[in-house]
Amino acid sequence: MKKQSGAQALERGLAVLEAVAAAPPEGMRLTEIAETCGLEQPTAHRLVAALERGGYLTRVGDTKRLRLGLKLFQLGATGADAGGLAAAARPALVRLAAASGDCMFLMARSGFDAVCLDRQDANYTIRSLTGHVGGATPLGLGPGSTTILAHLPEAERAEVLAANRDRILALGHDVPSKADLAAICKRGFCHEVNRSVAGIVGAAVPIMTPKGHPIAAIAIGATEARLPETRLIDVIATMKEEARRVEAIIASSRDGLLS
Amino acid sequence: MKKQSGAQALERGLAVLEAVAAAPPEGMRLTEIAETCGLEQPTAHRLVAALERGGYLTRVGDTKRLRLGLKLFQLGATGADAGGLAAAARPALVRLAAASGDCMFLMARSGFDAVCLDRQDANYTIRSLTGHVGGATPLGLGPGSTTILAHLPEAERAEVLAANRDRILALGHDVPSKADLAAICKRGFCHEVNRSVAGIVGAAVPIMTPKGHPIAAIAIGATEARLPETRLIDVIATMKEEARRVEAIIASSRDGLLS
DNA sequence: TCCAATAAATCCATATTATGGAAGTAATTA
DNA sequence: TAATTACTTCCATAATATGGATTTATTGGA
Repeated sequence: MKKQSGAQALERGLAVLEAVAAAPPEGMRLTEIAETCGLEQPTAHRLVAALERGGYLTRVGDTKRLRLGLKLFQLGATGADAGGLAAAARPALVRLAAASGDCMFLMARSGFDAVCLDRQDANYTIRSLTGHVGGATPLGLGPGSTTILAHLPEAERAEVLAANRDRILALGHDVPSKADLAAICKRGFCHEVNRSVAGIVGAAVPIMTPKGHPIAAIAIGATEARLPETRLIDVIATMKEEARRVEAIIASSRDGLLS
Repeated sequence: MKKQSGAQALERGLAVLEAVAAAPPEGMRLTEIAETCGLEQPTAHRLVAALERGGYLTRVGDTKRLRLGLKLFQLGATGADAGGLAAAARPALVRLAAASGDCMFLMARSGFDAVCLDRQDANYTIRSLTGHVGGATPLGLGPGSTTILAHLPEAERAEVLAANRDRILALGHDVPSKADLAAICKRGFCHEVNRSVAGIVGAAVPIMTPKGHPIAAIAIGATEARLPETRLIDVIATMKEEARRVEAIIASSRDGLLS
Protein backbone atom coordinates (compact mmCIF):
# COMPACT_ATOMS: atom_id res chain seq x y z
CA MET A 1 0.00 0.00 0.00
CA LYS A 2 1.77 3.03 -1.29
CA LYS A 3 0.98 6.47 -0.08
CA GLN A 4 0.94 8.37 -3.32
CA SER A 5 0.52 11.80 -1.79
CA GLY A 6 2.85 13.53 -4.19
CA ALA A 7 4.21 15.71 -1.45
CA GLN A 8 5.90 13.37 0.96
CA ALA A 9 8.55 15.81 2.05
CA LEU A 10 6.02 18.51 2.85
CA GLU A 11 3.82 16.13 4.78
CA ARG A 12 6.77 14.92 6.77
CA GLY A 13 7.73 18.48 7.53
CA LEU A 14 4.25 19.23 8.79
CA ALA A 15 4.35 16.07 10.86
CA VAL A 16 7.50 17.37 12.48
CA LEU A 17 5.75 20.61 13.35
CA GLU A 18 2.87 18.76 14.91
CA ALA A 19 5.14 16.50 16.86
CA VAL A 20 6.97 19.47 18.29
CA ALA A 21 3.69 21.18 19.06
CA ALA A 22 2.59 18.18 21.07
CA ALA A 23 5.82 18.11 23.02
CA PRO A 24 6.33 19.80 26.38
CA PRO A 25 7.75 23.33 26.39
CA GLU A 26 11.31 22.16 27.06
CA GLY A 27 11.31 21.23 23.42
CA MET A 28 12.28 18.13 21.53
CA ARG A 29 15.60 16.71 20.52
CA LEU A 30 16.32 15.80 16.94
CA THR A 31 16.40 12.10 17.75
CA GLU A 32 13.03 12.23 19.46
CA ILE A 33 11.55 14.02 16.49
CA ALA A 34 12.96 11.45 14.12
CA GLU A 35 11.57 8.63 16.20
CA THR A 36 8.17 10.21 16.78
CA CYS A 37 7.67 10.87 13.09
CA GLY A 38 9.17 7.61 11.95
CA LEU A 39 11.94 9.28 10.01
CA GLU A 40 15.58 8.46 9.63
CA GLN A 41 17.66 10.89 11.52
CA PRO A 42 19.36 12.62 8.58
CA THR A 43 15.96 13.15 7.01
CA ALA A 44 14.64 14.70 10.19
CA HIS A 45 17.71 16.85 10.31
CA ARG A 46 17.11 18.30 6.88
CA LEU A 47 13.47 18.99 7.52
CA VAL A 48 14.20 20.58 10.86
CA ALA A 49 16.87 22.75 9.30
CA ALA A 50 14.42 24.03 6.72
CA LEU A 51 11.75 24.69 9.32
CA GLU A 52 14.22 26.47 11.53
CA ARG A 53 15.40 28.63 8.67
CA GLY A 54 11.82 29.69 8.12
CA GLY A 55 11.21 30.53 11.76
CA TYR A 56 8.76 27.67 12.22
CA LEU A 57 11.04 26.07 14.78
CA THR A 58 13.51 27.63 17.18
CA ARG A 59 16.16 26.34 19.49
CA VAL A 60 15.33 26.47 23.16
CA GLY A 61 17.81 28.80 24.79
CA ASP A 62 21.26 27.85 23.60
CA THR A 63 20.55 24.13 23.64
CA LYS A 64 19.84 21.89 20.69
CA ARG A 65 16.27 21.38 21.75
CA LEU A 66 13.58 22.54 19.37
CA ARG A 67 10.25 24.16 19.96
CA LEU A 68 7.73 25.95 17.79
CA GLY A 69 8.82 29.32 16.50
CA LEU A 70 6.92 32.55 16.41
CA LYS A 71 6.36 32.35 12.69
CA LEU A 72 3.48 30.02 13.41
CA PHE A 73 2.05 32.55 15.79
CA GLN A 74 2.26 35.19 13.11
CA LEU A 75 0.59 33.04 10.52
CA GLY A 76 -1.93 31.77 13.02
CA ALA A 77 -2.96 35.25 14.01
CA THR A 78 -3.54 36.05 10.36
CA GLY A 79 -5.49 32.91 9.69
CA ALA A 80 -7.42 32.80 12.91
CA ASP A 81 -9.99 35.25 11.92
CA ALA A 82 -9.77 35.63 8.23
CA GLY A 83 -13.46 34.87 8.08
CA GLY A 84 -14.25 37.49 10.65
CA LEU A 85 -15.95 34.97 12.90
CA ALA A 86 -14.10 35.83 16.08
CA ALA A 87 -14.50 39.54 15.51
CA ALA A 88 -18.19 39.08 14.78
CA ALA A 89 -18.71 36.98 17.86
CA ARG A 90 -16.60 38.82 20.39
CA PRO A 91 -19.23 41.35 21.44
CA ALA A 92 -21.69 38.52 21.89
CA LEU A 93 -19.22 36.60 24.07
CA VAL A 94 -18.51 39.67 26.16
CA ARG A 95 -22.19 40.38 26.69
CA LEU A 96 -22.92 36.76 27.55
CA ALA A 97 -20.04 36.49 29.97
CA ALA A 98 -21.03 39.70 31.68
CA ALA A 99 -24.70 38.80 31.86
CA SER A 100 -24.23 35.25 33.06
CA GLY A 101 -21.12 35.71 35.13
CA ASP A 102 -19.76 32.49 33.65
CA CYS A 103 -17.14 31.51 31.09
CA MET A 104 -18.07 31.71 27.46
CA PHE A 105 -16.23 30.01 24.61
CA LEU A 106 -16.28 30.40 20.88
CA MET A 107 -15.52 27.09 19.21
CA ALA A 108 -15.00 26.80 15.46
CA ARG A 109 -14.77 23.77 13.31
CA SER A 110 -11.45 22.82 11.77
CA GLY A 111 -11.54 19.53 9.95
CA PHE A 112 -12.31 16.82 12.45
CA ASP A 113 -11.66 19.13 15.37
CA ALA A 114 -13.22 22.08 17.09
CA VAL A 115 -10.81 24.85 17.97
CA CYS A 116 -11.27 27.37 20.74
CA LEU A 117 -11.15 30.68 18.93
CA ASP A 118 -11.98 32.94 21.82
CA ARG A 119 -12.85 32.87 25.45
CA GLN A 120 -14.35 35.35 27.88
CA ASP A 121 -14.14 34.83 31.59
CA ALA A 122 -16.40 36.74 33.87
CA ASN A 123 -15.84 36.33 37.58
CA TYR A 124 -13.95 33.13 37.82
CA THR A 125 -12.05 30.76 35.63
CA ILE A 126 -13.06 27.19 35.04
CA ARG A 127 -11.07 24.39 33.61
CA SER A 128 -12.45 23.40 30.27
CA LEU A 129 -11.58 20.72 27.86
CA THR A 130 -9.82 22.93 25.40
CA GLY A 131 -8.72 25.22 28.18
CA HIS A 132 -7.17 27.99 26.28
CA VAL A 133 -7.61 29.88 23.09
CA GLY A 134 -6.06 27.79 20.36
CA GLY A 135 -6.91 24.53 22.05
CA ALA A 136 -8.59 21.83 20.02
CA THR A 137 -10.81 18.87 20.76
CA PRO A 138 -12.16 16.16 18.44
CA LEU A 139 -15.64 16.89 17.16
CA GLY A 140 -17.91 15.02 19.52
CA LEU A 141 -16.03 15.72 22.70
CA GLY A 142 -17.13 18.73 24.70
CA PRO A 143 -20.37 20.69 24.40
CA GLY A 144 -19.41 23.19 21.71
CA SER A 145 -17.67 20.53 19.71
CA THR A 146 -20.58 18.11 20.00
CA THR A 147 -23.08 20.77 19.02
CA ILE A 148 -21.20 21.39 15.80
CA LEU A 149 -21.04 17.67 15.12
CA ALA A 150 -24.73 17.20 15.78
CA HIS A 151 -25.71 19.80 13.22
CA LEU A 152 -23.59 18.43 10.40
CA PRO A 153 -25.41 16.78 7.51
CA GLU A 154 -25.87 13.07 8.04
CA ALA A 155 -23.11 11.85 5.74
CA GLU A 156 -20.49 14.18 7.07
CA ARG A 157 -21.47 13.46 10.65
CA ALA A 158 -20.98 9.77 10.11
CA GLU A 159 -17.60 10.34 8.50
CA VAL A 160 -16.42 12.54 11.34
CA LEU A 161 -17.69 10.15 13.96
CA ALA A 162 -15.94 7.24 12.33
CA ALA A 163 -12.73 9.19 12.26
CA ASN A 164 -13.02 10.45 15.83
CA ARG A 165 -14.45 7.47 17.68
CA ASP A 166 -11.10 6.01 18.60
CA ARG A 167 -9.56 9.34 19.44
CA ILE A 168 -12.36 10.13 21.86
CA LEU A 169 -12.25 6.70 23.45
CA ALA A 170 -8.50 6.96 23.76
CA LEU A 171 -8.99 10.12 25.76
CA GLY A 172 -11.19 8.15 28.10
CA HIS A 173 -14.50 9.66 27.10
CA ASP A 174 -17.74 8.41 25.63
CA VAL A 175 -18.73 8.86 22.04
CA PRO A 176 -22.11 10.58 21.68
CA SER A 177 -24.85 8.29 20.45
CA LYS A 178 -27.10 8.94 17.48
CA ALA A 179 -29.90 9.69 19.88
CA ASP A 180 -27.78 12.20 21.76
CA LEU A 181 -26.98 14.05 18.57
CA ALA A 182 -30.57 13.95 17.36
CA ALA A 183 -31.72 15.40 20.66
CA ILE A 184 -29.23 18.23 20.35
CA CYS A 185 -30.53 19.13 16.91
CA LYS A 186 -34.10 18.99 18.07
CA ARG A 187 -33.57 21.16 21.14
CA GLY A 188 -31.10 23.40 19.40
CA PHE A 189 -28.54 23.10 22.14
CA CYS A 190 -26.22 20.67 23.84
CA HIS A 191 -26.17 20.17 27.58
CA GLU A 192 -23.57 18.16 29.41
CA VAL A 193 -23.21 17.60 33.11
CA ASN A 194 -20.13 15.97 34.45
CA ARG A 195 -19.23 14.53 31.11
CA SER A 196 -16.05 15.89 29.71
CA VAL A 197 -14.80 17.59 32.84
CA ALA A 198 -15.84 16.49 36.31
CA GLY A 199 -17.99 18.85 38.33
CA ILE A 200 -18.48 21.13 35.38
CA VAL A 201 -21.61 21.86 33.43
CA GLY A 202 -21.28 22.72 29.79
CA ALA A 203 -23.82 23.84 27.26
CA ALA A 204 -23.62 25.16 23.74
CA VAL A 205 -25.62 26.50 20.83
CA PRO A 206 -24.54 26.32 17.18
CA ILE A 207 -23.68 29.11 14.81
CA MET A 208 -24.88 28.22 11.34
CA THR A 209 -24.12 29.59 7.90
CA PRO A 210 -26.98 30.86 5.76
CA LYS A 211 -26.79 27.53 3.96
CA GLY A 212 -27.37 25.65 7.17
CA HIS A 213 -23.88 24.40 7.87
CA PRO A 214 -22.63 24.61 11.42
CA ILE A 215 -19.32 26.45 11.52
CA ALA A 216 -19.03 27.25 15.15
CA ALA A 217 -20.67 27.15 18.56
CA ILE A 218 -21.00 29.41 21.53
CA ALA A 219 -20.43 27.42 24.68
CA ILE A 220 -20.76 28.09 28.36
CA GLY A 221 -18.80 26.44 31.13
CA ALA A 222 -19.78 26.65 34.77
CA THR A 223 -19.71 24.69 37.97
CA GLU A 224 -22.72 22.53 38.75
CA ALA A 225 -23.79 24.79 41.57
CA ARG A 226 -23.80 27.85 39.37
CA LEU A 227 -25.83 26.42 36.53
CA PRO A 228 -28.83 24.42 37.70
CA GLU A 229 -31.45 23.31 35.19
CA THR A 230 -33.72 26.16 36.14
CA ARG A 231 -31.16 28.77 35.24
CA LEU A 232 -30.04 26.86 32.18
CA ILE A 233 -33.21 27.60 30.24
CA ASP A 234 -32.74 31.32 30.50
CA VAL A 235 -29.07 31.22 29.74
CA ILE A 236 -29.58 29.07 26.68
CA ALA A 237 -32.26 31.40 25.41
CA THR A 238 -29.88 34.34 25.62
CA MET A 239 -27.13 32.35 23.97
CA LYS A 240 -29.44 31.45 21.10
CA GLU A 241 -30.31 35.08 20.62
CA GLU A 242 -26.67 36.05 20.49
CA ALA A 243 -25.86 33.20 18.14
CA ARG A 244 -28.52 34.42 15.77
CA ARG A 245 -27.03 37.88 15.91
CA VAL A 246 -23.63 36.50 14.99
CA GLU A 247 -25.16 34.54 12.14
CA ALA A 248 -26.68 37.72 10.81
CA ILE A 249 -23.32 39.47 10.82
CA ILE A 250 -21.67 36.57 9.02
CA ALA A 251 -24.42 36.36 6.46
CA SER A 252 -24.09 40.02 5.60
CA SER A 253 -20.37 39.83 4.89
CA ARG A 254 -19.87 38.68 1.34
CA ASP A 255 -16.76 36.64 1.97
CA GLY A 256 -17.80 35.04 5.18
CA LEU A 257 -16.77 31.51 5.98
CA LEU A 258 -19.77 29.81 4.52
CA SER A 259 -18.67 26.25 4.58
CA MET B 1 23.86 28.87 -8.54
CA LYS B 2 22.06 25.92 -7.14
CA LYS B 3 20.07 26.09 -3.99
CA GLN B 4 21.05 22.87 -2.29
CA SER B 5 18.59 23.11 0.56
CA GLY B 6 17.74 19.44 0.63
CA ALA B 7 14.13 20.15 1.36
CA GLN B 8 12.85 21.98 -1.66
CA ALA B 9 9.34 20.63 -1.45
CA LEU B 10 8.96 21.62 2.18
CA GLU B 11 10.31 25.09 1.54
CA ARG B 12 7.97 25.55 -1.35
CA GLY B 13 5.08 24.45 0.80
CA LEU B 14 5.98 26.97 3.46
CA ALA B 15 6.28 29.62 0.78
CA VAL B 16 2.74 28.81 -0.24
CA LEU B 17 1.57 29.30 3.34
CA GLU B 18 3.27 32.65 3.55
CA ALA B 19 1.88 33.76 0.24
CA VAL B 20 -1.62 32.92 1.35
CA ALA B 21 -1.03 34.65 4.67
CA ALA B 22 -0.08 37.80 2.86
CA ALA B 23 -3.17 37.70 0.69
CA PRO B 24 -6.42 39.48 1.48
CA PRO B 25 -9.09 37.56 3.39
CA GLU B 26 -11.00 36.64 0.25
CA GLY B 27 -8.29 34.10 -0.24
CA MET B 28 -6.11 33.17 -3.18
CA ARG B 29 -6.70 31.13 -6.26
CA LEU B 30 -4.45 28.28 -7.16
CA THR B 31 -3.10 30.12 -10.19
CA GLU B 32 -2.23 33.16 -8.13
CA ILE B 33 -0.42 31.01 -5.61
CA ALA B 34 1.52 29.29 -8.35
CA GLU B 35 2.50 32.60 -9.86
CA THR B 36 3.36 34.28 -6.56
CA CYS B 37 5.60 31.44 -5.49
CA GLY B 38 7.10 30.88 -8.91
CA LEU B 39 5.75 27.36 -9.20
CA GLU B 40 4.21 25.45 -12.02
CA GLN B 41 0.53 24.97 -11.54
CA PRO B 42 0.51 21.20 -11.02
CA THR B 43 3.23 21.60 -8.42
CA ALA B 44 1.27 24.24 -6.58
CA HIS B 45 -1.75 22.00 -6.80
CA ARG B 46 0.00 19.12 -5.07
CA LEU B 47 1.41 21.29 -2.31
CA VAL B 48 -1.91 22.98 -1.74
CA ALA B 49 -3.65 19.63 -1.56
CA ALA B 50 -1.25 18.43 1.10
CA LEU B 51 -1.61 21.63 3.10
CA GLU B 52 -5.36 21.47 2.83
CA ARG B 53 -5.40 17.88 4.01
CA GLY B 54 -3.47 18.95 7.07
CA GLY B 55 -5.78 21.84 7.88
CA TYR B 56 -3.15 24.45 7.07
CA LEU B 57 -5.27 25.81 4.26
CA THR B 58 -9.03 25.88 3.83
CA ARG B 59 -11.38 26.75 1.05
CA VAL B 60 -13.22 30.01 1.42
CA GLY B 61 -16.91 29.20 1.67
CA ASP B 62 -17.71 26.81 -1.14
CA THR B 63 -15.43 28.47 -3.63
CA LYS B 64 -12.02 27.29 -4.78
CA ARG B 65 -10.30 30.16 -3.04
CA LEU B 66 -7.82 29.31 -0.35
CA ARG B 67 -7.02 30.93 2.93
CA LEU B 68 -5.10 29.94 6.02
CA GLY B 69 -6.68 27.20 8.07
CA LEU B 70 -7.17 27.02 11.78
CA LYS B 71 -4.43 24.46 12.22
CA LEU B 72 -1.98 27.31 12.09
CA PHE B 73 -3.91 29.06 14.79
CA GLN B 74 -3.74 25.95 16.91
CA LEU B 75 -0.04 25.51 16.43
CA GLY B 76 0.57 29.21 16.80
CA ALA B 77 -1.24 29.33 20.11
CA THR B 78 0.92 26.48 21.33
CA GLY B 79 4.13 28.01 20.12
CA ALA B 80 3.34 31.59 21.01
CA ASP B 81 4.27 31.33 24.57
CA ALA B 82 6.23 28.19 24.98
CA GLY B 83 8.92 30.24 26.63
CA GLY B 84 6.46 31.77 29.03
CA LEU B 85 7.36 35.27 27.97
CA ALA B 86 3.86 36.54 27.33
CA ALA B 87 2.56 35.04 30.54
CA ALA B 88 5.45 36.52 32.47
CA ALA B 89 4.94 39.93 30.95
CA ARG B 90 1.18 40.20 30.97
CA PRO B 91 0.83 41.52 34.51
CA ALA B 92 3.47 44.10 33.74
CA LEU B 93 1.62 45.19 30.63
CA VAL B 94 -1.65 45.43 32.47
CA ARG B 95 -0.13 47.50 35.25
CA LEU B 96 1.63 49.77 32.80
CA ALA B 97 -1.46 50.30 30.70
CA ALA B 98 -3.55 51.05 33.75
CA ALA B 99 -0.98 53.39 35.27
CA SER B 100 -0.19 55.29 32.10
CA GLY B 101 -3.59 55.17 30.47
CA ASP B 102 -1.89 54.43 27.16
CA CYS B 103 -1.36 51.43 24.91
CA MET B 104 1.34 48.96 25.85
CA PHE B 105 2.86 46.34 23.58
CA LEU B 106 4.99 43.30 24.10
CA MET B 107 7.27 42.71 21.14
CA ALA B 108 9.39 39.58 20.79
CA ARG B 109 12.13 38.79 18.37
CA SER B 110 11.56 36.19 15.69
CA GLY B 111 14.44 35.91 13.25
CA PHE B 112 14.73 39.22 11.44
CA ASP B 113 11.37 40.39 12.71
CA ALA B 114 9.74 41.56 15.87
CA VAL B 115 6.33 40.07 16.53
CA CYS B 116 3.62 41.64 18.65
CA LEU B 117 2.95 39.01 21.30
CA ASP B 118 0.53 40.95 23.42
CA ARG B 119 -1.14 44.28 23.71
CA GLN B 120 -2.99 46.12 26.43
CA ASP B 121 -5.08 49.17 25.68
CA ALA B 122 -6.17 51.47 28.45
CA ASN B 123 -8.49 54.33 27.62
CA TYR B 124 -8.11 54.45 23.90
CA THR B 125 -6.69 52.48 21.03
CA ILE B 126 -3.98 53.70 18.74
CA ARG B 127 -2.92 52.51 15.37
CA SER B 128 0.41 50.78 15.68
CA LEU B 129 2.84 49.53 13.14
CA THR B 130 2.11 45.91 13.74
CA GLY B 131 -1.50 46.69 14.43
CA HIS B 132 -2.59 43.57 16.17
CA VAL B 133 -1.31 40.74 18.23
CA GLY B 134 0.53 38.46 15.84
CA GLY B 135 1.62 41.34 13.65
CA ALA B 136 5.25 41.59 12.69
CA THR B 137 7.67 44.29 11.66
CA PRO B 138 11.27 44.09 10.48
CA LEU B 139 13.79 44.61 13.26
CA GLY B 140 14.66 48.30 13.03
CA LEU B 141 11.21 49.58 12.25
CA GLY B 142 9.11 50.68 15.19
CA PRO B 143 10.23 51.46 18.73
CA GLY B 144 10.04 47.99 20.28
CA SER B 145 11.59 46.43 17.24
CA THR B 146 14.39 48.99 17.08
CA THR B 147 15.14 48.60 20.76
CA ILE B 148 15.69 44.89 20.29
CA LEU B 149 17.90 45.53 17.28
CA ALA B 150 19.95 48.11 19.15
CA HIS B 151 20.77 45.71 21.94
CA LEU B 152 21.94 42.87 19.73
CA PRO B 153 25.66 42.09 19.68
CA GLU B 154 27.51 44.03 17.01
CA ALA B 155 27.89 41.20 14.50
CA GLU B 156 24.31 40.09 14.68
CA ARG B 157 23.05 43.64 14.50
CA ALA B 158 24.97 44.23 11.31
CA GLU B 159 23.65 41.06 9.80
CA VAL B 160 20.06 41.91 10.64
CA LEU B 161 20.43 45.46 9.39
CA ALA B 162 21.89 44.26 6.12
CA ALA B 163 18.99 41.89 5.70
CA ASN B 164 16.33 44.41 6.65
CA ARG B 165 17.57 47.62 5.06
CA ASP B 166 15.74 47.12 1.81
CA ARG B 167 12.60 45.85 3.45
CA ILE B 168 12.38 48.92 5.65
CA LEU B 169 13.09 51.30 2.80
CA ALA B 170 10.51 49.51 0.69
CA LEU B 171 7.96 50.26 3.36
CA GLY B 172 8.83 53.93 3.02
CA HIS B 173 10.68 54.31 6.30
CA ASP B 174 14.18 55.27 7.37
CA VAL B 175 16.75 52.79 8.53
CA PRO B 176 18.13 53.66 11.96
CA SER B 177 21.72 54.88 11.90
CA LYS B 178 24.54 53.45 13.95
CA ALA B 179 24.39 56.57 16.12
CA ASP B 180 20.66 56.08 16.70
CA LEU B 181 21.20 52.54 17.86
CA ALA B 182 24.14 53.46 20.04
CA ALA B 183 22.06 56.16 21.70
CA ILE B 184 19.31 53.67 22.43
CA CYS B 185 21.75 51.32 24.13
CA LYS B 186 23.25 54.13 26.13
CA ARG B 187 19.94 55.52 27.34
CA GLY B 188 18.39 52.11 27.69
CA PHE B 189 15.31 53.06 25.76
CA CYS B 190 14.11 54.04 22.33
CA HIS B 191 12.00 57.12 21.68
CA GLU B 192 10.33 57.91 18.39
CA VAL B 193 8.11 60.80 17.51
CA ASN B 194 6.23 60.79 14.28
CA ARG B 195 8.48 58.19 12.77
CA SER B 196 6.77 54.94 12.03
CA VAL B 197 3.20 56.12 12.47
CA ALA B 198 2.19 59.75 11.94
CA GLY B 199 1.09 61.71 15.00
CA ILE B 200 2.07 58.89 17.31
CA VAL B 201 4.79 58.79 19.90
CA GLY B 202 6.42 55.48 20.60
CA ALA B 203 8.93 54.42 23.17
CA ALA B 204 10.30 51.09 24.29
CA VAL B 205 12.63 49.38 26.73
CA PRO B 206 14.32 46.04 26.14
CA ILE B 207 13.84 42.76 27.96
CA MET B 208 17.14 40.95 28.19
CA THR B 209 18.09 37.39 29.02
CA PRO B 210 20.49 36.74 31.89
CA LYS B 211 23.19 36.36 29.26
CA GLY B 212 22.54 39.81 27.92
CA HIS B 213 20.63 38.99 24.76
CA PRO B 214 17.57 41.07 23.94
CA ILE B 215 14.60 38.81 23.38
CA ALA B 216 11.78 41.27 23.62
CA ALA B 217 10.72 44.80 24.34
CA ILE B 218 7.94 46.56 26.17
CA ALA B 219 6.67 49.44 24.08
CA ILE B 220 4.26 52.27 24.61
CA GLY B 221 2.19 53.98 21.97
CA ALA B 222 0.45 57.28 22.53
CA THR B 223 -0.59 60.45 20.75
CA GLU B 224 1.87 63.33 20.78
CA ALA B 225 -0.31 65.35 23.08
CA ARG B 226 -0.51 62.62 25.66
CA LEU B 227 3.17 61.88 25.92
CA PRO B 228 5.29 65.03 26.08
CA GLU B 229 8.98 64.78 26.94
CA THR B 230 8.30 65.69 30.54
CA ARG B 231 5.99 62.79 31.09
CA LEU B 232 8.14 60.44 29.06
CA ILE B 233 10.87 60.31 31.68
CA ASP B 234 8.53 58.99 34.34
CA VAL B 235 6.82 56.54 32.06
CA ILE B 236 10.12 55.12 30.84
CA ALA B 237 11.32 54.72 34.40
CA THR B 238 8.26 52.66 35.24
CA MET B 239 8.63 50.62 32.10
CA LYS B 240 12.24 49.87 32.95
CA GLU B 241 11.21 48.70 36.39
CA GLU B 242 8.61 46.39 34.93
CA ALA B 243 11.01 45.11 32.32
CA ARG B 244 13.45 44.19 35.04
CA ARG B 245 10.70 42.36 36.86
CA VAL B 246 9.91 40.34 33.75
CA GLU B 247 13.60 39.57 33.31
CA ALA B 248 13.69 38.22 36.83
CA ILE B 249 10.78 35.90 36.15
CA ILE B 250 12.36 34.62 32.96
CA ALA B 251 15.71 34.10 34.64
CA SER B 252 14.15 32.02 37.36
CA SER B 253 12.45 29.60 34.98
CA ARG B 254 14.92 26.97 33.97
CA ASP B 255 13.67 26.50 30.46
CA GLY B 256 13.16 30.13 29.67
CA LEU B 257 13.86 31.42 26.20
CA LEU B 258 17.44 32.36 26.83
CA SER B 259 18.62 33.05 23.35
C1' DT C 1 -29.26 30.02 -21.10
C1' DC C 2 -25.52 29.07 -23.79
C1' DC C 3 -20.82 29.57 -25.24
C1' DA C 4 -16.12 31.06 -24.78
C1' DA C 5 -12.43 31.71 -21.85
C1' DT C 6 -10.09 30.67 -17.80
C1' DA C 7 -8.96 27.89 -14.02
C1' DA C 8 -8.48 23.46 -11.73
C1' DA C 9 -7.59 18.67 -11.66
C1' DT C 10 -5.35 14.61 -13.49
C1' DC C 11 -1.78 11.89 -15.98
C1' DC C 12 2.73 10.24 -16.69
C1' DA C 13 7.65 9.87 -18.53
C1' DT C 14 11.67 12.11 -16.88
C1' DA C 15 15.26 14.02 -14.18
C1' DT C 16 15.76 16.16 -10.16
C1' DT C 17 15.53 15.76 -5.42
C1' DA C 18 14.97 13.41 -1.16
C1' DT C 19 16.66 9.48 0.91
C1' DG C 20 19.21 6.89 4.42
C1' DG C 21 23.47 4.15 5.15
C1' DA C 22 27.97 5.21 6.67
C1' DA C 23 31.36 7.91 8.80
C1' DG C 24 33.00 11.82 11.12
C1' DT C 25 32.30 15.39 14.81
C1' DA C 26 30.44 17.33 18.83
C1' DA C 27 28.25 17.07 23.05
C1' DT C 28 26.94 14.41 27.23
C1' DT C 29 27.46 11.28 30.87
C1' DA C 30 29.81 8.11 33.90
C1' DT D 1 39.17 11.22 30.95
C1' DA D 2 36.92 7.68 28.52
C1' DA D 3 32.63 5.94 26.79
C1' DT D 4 28.34 6.85 25.20
C1' DT D 5 25.03 9.24 22.86
C1' DA D 6 23.52 12.76 19.86
C1' DC D 7 24.27 15.76 15.92
C1' DT D 8 26.10 16.90 11.43
C1' DT D 9 27.91 16.06 6.91
C1' DC D 10 28.66 13.21 2.75
C1' DC D 11 27.18 10.88 -1.27
C1' DA D 12 25.55 7.00 -4.41
C1' DT D 13 21.05 5.41 -5.19
C1' DA D 14 16.29 5.12 -5.85
C1' DA D 15 12.29 7.03 -5.00
C1' DT D 16 9.90 11.18 -5.44
C1' DA D 17 8.69 15.64 -7.14
C1' DT D 18 8.43 17.81 -11.41
C1' DG D 19 6.08 20.16 -15.19
C1' DG D 20 4.35 19.57 -20.09
C1' DA D 21 0.21 18.01 -22.05
C1' DT D 22 -4.58 16.88 -21.57
C1' DT D 23 -9.08 16.56 -19.60
C1' DT D 24 -12.54 18.38 -16.73
C1' DA D 25 -14.72 22.01 -14.17
C1' DT D 26 -15.75 26.78 -13.28
C1' DT D 27 -16.40 31.38 -14.29
C1' DG D 28 -17.84 35.36 -16.82
C1' DG D 29 -19.99 37.47 -20.74
C1' DA D 30 -23.63 38.01 -24.22
